Amino acid sequence: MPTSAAPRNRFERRRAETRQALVRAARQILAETGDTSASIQVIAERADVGFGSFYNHFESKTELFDAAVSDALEELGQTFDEHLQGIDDPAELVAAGFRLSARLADSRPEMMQILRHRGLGHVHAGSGLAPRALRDLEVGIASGRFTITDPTAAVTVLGGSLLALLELRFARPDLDGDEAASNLAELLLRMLGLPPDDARDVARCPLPDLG
Amino acid sequence: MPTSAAPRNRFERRRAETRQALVRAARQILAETGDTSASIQVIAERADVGFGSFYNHFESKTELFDAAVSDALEELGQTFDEHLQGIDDPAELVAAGFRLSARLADSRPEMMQILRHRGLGHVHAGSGLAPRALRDLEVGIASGRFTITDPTAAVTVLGGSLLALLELRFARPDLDGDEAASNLAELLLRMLGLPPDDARDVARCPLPDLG
DNA sequence: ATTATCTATAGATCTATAGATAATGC
DNA sequence: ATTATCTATAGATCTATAGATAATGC
Repeated sequence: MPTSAAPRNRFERRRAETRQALVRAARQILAETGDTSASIQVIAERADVGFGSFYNHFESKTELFDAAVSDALEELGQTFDEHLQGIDDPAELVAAGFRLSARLADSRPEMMQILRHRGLGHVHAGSGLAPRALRDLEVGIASGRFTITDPTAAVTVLGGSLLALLELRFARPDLDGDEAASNLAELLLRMLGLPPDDARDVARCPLPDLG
Repeated sequence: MPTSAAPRNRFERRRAETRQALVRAARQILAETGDTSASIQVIAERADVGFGSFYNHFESKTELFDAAVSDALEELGQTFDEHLQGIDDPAELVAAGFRLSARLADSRPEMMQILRHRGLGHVHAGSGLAPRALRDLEVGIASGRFTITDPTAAVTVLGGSLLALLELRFARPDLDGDEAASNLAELLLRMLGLPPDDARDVARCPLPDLG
């Protein structure tokens, strides 16, 4: 659903806050355990909300957790937009996206753990990062920067690789995340058709401040 | 755990059968829904086994589902060995692995759905397909067929891409799986350093019979 | 005699709802 | 007056175990 209209009065605001508290609690649980077996009671307690309130907003746990995933992916998309605006070269965009993701795994682990656990089902989705990636790929193909012919296959590789990078980050936090992201980006840029030297440079060029 | 010794007598055989029935039921449930919320009672019924028997073999549902995942991945590894033996060129091995996986998604969906749902956690594991892929990559690097320097990054891309391919297969079964796998393999071989023409050919060469 | 399986069940936990309470709009 | 929140609870479901039954080994 598109961002609903801002709540007009205190009533609607209060209602929205309760809902948001439930979504936030669901996001935390999703990020921590990756599974959705927590009871509604536990979720409501975590949200500091009356147990029965749950049913004022959601019909089932599945509905809540789906909303929580959408919420996190929406936020991720906005974060990408904020940090990558102004980058025109699609090759730089791809590389910066991977490097940014690795850093977000540290700075915003809750958001990225949700992507890790639930992202696979959105690799080919019509919302979130997939359409962005597809657009960037098509721009790169049109300009000749990328020499591939099948953008769907490329989106599959990029999406799957992003998830696997997150898995590596979280499963082995001792490794250098920046370096892993750059190494990965270099490989992917070569795949997209950049000459090896270009791929190496673009994957390691200075990034705009990523907070 | 390594494959335990074959059961000696009827007692042990019977015990192993009960355990296997539970694992089989868990695999089915895992493949169907991807989640592990089914009750022990439902699992036991599905396995056609007395409810209390569960506790003769597993202490918790988690333990059972982990065993089910291991069981499926073990079987997948054996399937790979069977079908890819005799292929020496590491580039061919990579391509054949992806194409085989796409076909297995049709012919053995239960096994592959489990990989889809639970594979991410095994992309960098010390068992299953990851060590195989790493070995093939290192052979290819040593022989000069692959020009990459960081096999870990390559394993990340290959593993993630395989999962994303499965996701595509199961979410959009209308698409041509063989073609998708070949397109993906072609991209990945280019990434690994094969000249574009080679990559195209290797990704589409005849496969040994895949049953 | 030993061991696994099965049935029955106690106790805990969970879901969903009903009814009381509190907050706000008009 | 209206609407969301909260508390309390009925009924369902689930887990874990105890004790009876059945199958096998020696």
